[in-house]
Amino acid sequence: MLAPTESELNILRVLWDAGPLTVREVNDALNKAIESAGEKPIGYTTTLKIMQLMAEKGLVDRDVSSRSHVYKAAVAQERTQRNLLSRFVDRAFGGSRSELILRALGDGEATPAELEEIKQLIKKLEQDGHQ
Amino acid sequence: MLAPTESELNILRVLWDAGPLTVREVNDALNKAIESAGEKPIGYTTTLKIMQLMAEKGLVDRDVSSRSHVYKAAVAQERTQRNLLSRFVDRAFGGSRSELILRALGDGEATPAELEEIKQLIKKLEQDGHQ
DNA sequence: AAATATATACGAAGACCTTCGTAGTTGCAA
DNA sequence: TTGCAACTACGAAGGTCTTCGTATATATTT
Repeated sequence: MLAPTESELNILRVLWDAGPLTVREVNDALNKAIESAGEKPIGYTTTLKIMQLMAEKGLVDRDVSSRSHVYKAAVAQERTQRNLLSRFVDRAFGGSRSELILRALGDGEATPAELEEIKQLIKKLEQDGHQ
Repeated sequence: MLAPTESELNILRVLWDAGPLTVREVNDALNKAIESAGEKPIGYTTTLKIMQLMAEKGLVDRDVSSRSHVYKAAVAQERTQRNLLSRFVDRAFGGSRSELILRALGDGEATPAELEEIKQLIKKLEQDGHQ
């Protein structure tokens, strides 16, 4: 499976959140986030080009029946995140998942609720493992 | 702080593991891992070039007193991993650390010992937070 | 119908990264 | 001291990614 690039991922996030959209809508969504941060907006044809490439790569599906083509994500968010995570763990943590988790937790930015959530998940994993 | 690229990270890992080394030693270390996987080894001048660029960027320090320059990591492993992690969470998980952790745990690849380690860390974090 | 707005398609420039050839230098051995 | 081996320095090629200008086609408005 082909890993989405940075810009592709930004577009996928929009499509995952907001369902099938035209290029115009995606571009507006991207720029809404960007302009509120005071940065330079992305040109329309830039977004168009990237989405065309994404269609070629199979990252999005394209409905061409109306003049404004409608795109939707062709890869699942969870599967994509798994893939990216796996690559990243190899890249930055020598393949050690638990090192990454420890580092992520150790940053001290997790809220009590998040910690609780993680504890529950661990409990569940342990129960499954003991069967 | 400048984020190391893929190759730079590979070199940093060697330097973090094995302390100050010459280009030759780093290149050998990289190729030992690579060749056992049956892939094409990295040319010596490739490694040299990248390490020279890393010196310019401040990612490594260079001791030029002997003919074979000796390089050592100028950035700490933990700090670098924190940085990379932070970028990655933004990139792939929209900034949500706990989502990343849940996804990493949910893969079912964590061993019981790792789960235990994480539980201990959470306990410690909760105690610190309650003070 | 003519002018204007909005689409898509495409090519190419510019940035960054990796890779390697080659030139020039220094140490060592025959 | 002459030649070989190993090192640094440097330039440039090739790849990928992002960005945008421009050409062209299709609606929409006046």
